[in-house]
Amino acid sequence: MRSVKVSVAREKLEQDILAVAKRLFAQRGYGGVSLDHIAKAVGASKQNLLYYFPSKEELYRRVLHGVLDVWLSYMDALSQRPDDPEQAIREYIAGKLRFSREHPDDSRVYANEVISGAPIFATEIAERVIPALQADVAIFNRWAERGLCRQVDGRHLMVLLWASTQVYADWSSQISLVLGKKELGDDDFAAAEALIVDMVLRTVLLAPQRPEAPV
Amino acid sequence: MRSVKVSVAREKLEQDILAVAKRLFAQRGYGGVSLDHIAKAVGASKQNLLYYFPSKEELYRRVLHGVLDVWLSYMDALSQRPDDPEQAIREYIAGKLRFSREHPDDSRVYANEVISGAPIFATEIAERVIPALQADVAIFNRWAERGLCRQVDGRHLMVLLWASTQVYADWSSQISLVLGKKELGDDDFAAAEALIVDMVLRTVLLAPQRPEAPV
DNA sequence: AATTTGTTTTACCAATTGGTAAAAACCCTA
DNA sequence: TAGGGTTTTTACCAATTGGTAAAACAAATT
Repeated sequence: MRSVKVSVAREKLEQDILAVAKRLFAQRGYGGVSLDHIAKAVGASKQNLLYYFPSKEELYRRVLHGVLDVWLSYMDALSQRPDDPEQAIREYIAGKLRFSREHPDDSRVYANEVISGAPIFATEIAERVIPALQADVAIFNRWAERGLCRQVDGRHLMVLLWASTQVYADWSSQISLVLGKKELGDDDFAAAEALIVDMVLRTVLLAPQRPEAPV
Repeated sequence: MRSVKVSVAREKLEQDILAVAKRLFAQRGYGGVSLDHIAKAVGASKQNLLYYFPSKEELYRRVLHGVLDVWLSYMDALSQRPDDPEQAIREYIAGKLRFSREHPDDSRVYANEVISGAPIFATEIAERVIPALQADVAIFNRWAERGLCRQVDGRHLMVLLWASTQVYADWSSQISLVLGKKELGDDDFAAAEALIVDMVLRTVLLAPQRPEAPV
């Protein structure tokens, strides 16, 4: 009872800090945010913040860690349908686009880190992302072996899948401009999903496909 | 003669500063770089730097401006071949990948700015990028009207083309990890190009295409 | 009520930030 | 070689940076 109640309050503030820090890091990058910014946005003092997190870098690391958890949780669609490439791909793309829609800041924090050459998170990426990804590539290869899909370079295909789905989070400001809207809506994500799914299935599935489905 | 020689020296240092600043902004974002960093990297004093550029933001703006020039210069491939969608698309993708290969820092600076919501460059993007892009979309529409290609959502297709080509600059650190290499080589860019071209042509061109070309 | 534990605040700190003002050095032409 | 413009250096500045130490406060246990 004791430690529970205390840690609930502590947990609350800790989570608040992490959430606010994530938002700010997403917007302005690691170097563009000061502890004071975060503290003020969260309604606490900088020193209080340093009570919960020993340093700025450690706070950033914690944010990144959470981001990676979310990111990976949207990446397991392929393995869920080991016998149905088409459905697996559909769900994978839908899931990744949902990630962009529901967690744009997570996507941006991750993108910022990667663009910077992953100075802080290279190890964790190598240990957690790369294996997950290689598992996905292996699934493609198995499908190809079993004659369920065409032989494709799974690695570059995965890169394309990331790129074309996460762009709807990371580049949303510019895509909005292109589409002439204030911000992206359900219809835009639906249109993106339709196009990406169509393209990938055309490329990956064996020949005789719905011959002239509208894009 | 007089003012020429002077301005040559001036031009030289000015260009050096811009080049170094671009590299650093690409790596660590606007907020992650100080004037002192840039000055030291360029071998001058901060005050000297401020003699050439009145403020940090102005320097950044100049860097961005140059980046946008380069970016746009790789974007006109579609209009060069108004009657041949296939060739136009091939050249567009090849050009954008060449941009990623030859100007990764430009790509990263641009990506950083867009991810941040383009706080400084929104106007310039709206005035220069969006029109260029809409011109490309219009080209797709015209092709479709003339029966030269299928009806596609040109806007989302362009987004996909940016995303899948620029990712090879912005995300090169992670893609290298995926491919198990120190850095990306010609073969990787060739493989990427083959996949993207194949996917897009399958989607965009009218039905009877090389039925089972290897990816 | 006293004490222990956990949390927040106050008071600092040295280093770095973007930027200014003016002096000094440099370079070309008269 | 003197003078005038251009470039660089020196000397500052107030504000902000990430971080420490300790005091004050609050909460729970004894």
